[in-house]
This record gives sequence, structure tokens and C-alpha cells, in this order.
Amino acid sequence: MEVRTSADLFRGHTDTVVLSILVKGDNYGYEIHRDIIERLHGKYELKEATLYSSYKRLEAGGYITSYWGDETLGSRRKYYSITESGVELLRQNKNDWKQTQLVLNKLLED
Amino acid sequence: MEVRTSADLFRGHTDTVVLSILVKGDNYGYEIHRDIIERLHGKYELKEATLYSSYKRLEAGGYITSYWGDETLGSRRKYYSITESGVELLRQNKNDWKQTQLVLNKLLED
DNA sequence: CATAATACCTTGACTGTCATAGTAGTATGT
DNA sequence: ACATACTACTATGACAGTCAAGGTATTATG
Repeated sequence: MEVRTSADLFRGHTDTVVLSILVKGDNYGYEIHRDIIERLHGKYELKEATLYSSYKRLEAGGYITSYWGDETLGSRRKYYSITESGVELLRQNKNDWKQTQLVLNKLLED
Repeated sequence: MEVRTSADLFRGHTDTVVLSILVKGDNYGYEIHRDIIERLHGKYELKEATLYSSYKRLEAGGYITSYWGDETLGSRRKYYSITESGVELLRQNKNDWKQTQLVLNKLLED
């Protein structure tokens, strides 16, 4: 049996976290990662590769769209934008998360 | 993108749920499953196969042990018993779960 | 001029979950 | 007597999300 990693615990919530960042405004991949890492205060990890597969998944599903920034200097950036159905998915996922907490807490408490 | 199933949300918590049942006393596979399903009130699912792979994993890791019941009638039952390190794992997993809730709630709220 | 940082991306391995299938005994209704 | 449902356990193969490892290219820094 492996040591528990944050992966086990955050699994299935990556998309939700990404959407919750994008609902506040367009952002690009690298920055989103840095943002999350900072807010996790080293308690959990979330790898770059994991996020890129999340972006891909979300875009394929039509929950986000992307466009290249017009940086004249610095590396080019790919910005992501949440769509209407992305907002709806976020709402739903947050709801599911609340339900999950209720149910799991009840299962574990007594 | 697939429809979210309970699997995504409970993933990584199955072992914890199993341990939390066994800490209350020995029990056998089929009954553990029925127990969980009942307490989920149809809101979530947790498949028999998933539990059996959890039993296997936990036993391989030394967190539970098993023995055959001495049923004289009815199907034979394999009982599971939590070990000391199983109790410790449960304590740890519950702690992790609390931490996860704190962190994820903070990430999602604002 | 080497090193670090920014910024993107791909591939393959690993793990937990589940659909599906199977074995075998017991209880129930007709 | 016979079919059906339930109890009880198990194995196999597919699938999806995560990550380790590696890569490309540009810009900033000492």
C-alpha cells in the first residue's frame, strides 16, 4: 500500500479548482499553476502536467476556450476563458463537493 | 468529458470508510457493502468490486486481517478484522480528510 | 555566458473504480 | 418440483486522472 499522496485526495477536483479560478477572469496556464501552488501553502501539491491535462479536458468539453496573448516580449501565453457551460459545471461541481462532504462526514463520524 | 460519478468524489476514501466500519467490530465483505449502501441513501454508489479490491489492498498492507466464519448453514463468510496499524491509518486518513476539506473549501470559496 | 525563470507541451506508467462475469449455497413462491 | 431471488465470495480487463520524466523556446540575471 502506497503512502497517501495529495493526488488521492484532490482527484476529481482539479477541474473544479481550475474553473473556480477562471470564473474570476481569464488566465494562462503557468500562472494558474503558480496561483494554486501558492494558495496550497505547501500542504498539497498539484503538478503542472496534471493541470495541462485538465485544461485539455475542459476545452475538449467546451467548458473553457483558449486564445494566444499578444505579448510583445516574454514567452507567449495561452489564455483560458470560462464558457457558460463552464460556469454551470462549476456550480454543479461545487454542489457535488458539498454533498460529498456531508455524506462522507456522516459515514466517518460514528 | 464524462458525467461526474460518485467514483470521482469518493476516490481514495474507500479504504477509510472500510476501516471506519471495522474499527467498530469485525465484519464480513457482503455485510460491509450492504451497510455502506444503506447509509448512502441512494445518493452515491459504491460497487462490490470496488470494496473487494479495497479489502485486498488493506490486507496486503497489513491494515486488516481475515478469517473464515464457522457458519454451519448459509454461505461461508470471510470476516475482516482491523489491526493496530489499521487503526493508525484510519486516524491518519481522517485527519487528511479534514485537511482536504479545509484546503479545498478555501480554494473554492473566493 | 552560463544559469534560472518563464511558458508551453507530450508520453508512458501507475492506481482506484467498475462493468462484467463467474461459482456455489439457501430461501421463497407457485 | 422448479424457477427465481438472495446471500457471499472472487477474477479480469477497461478506463480515467495524476504524475514522473522529458522536451522546446524565450527572456532575465549575475
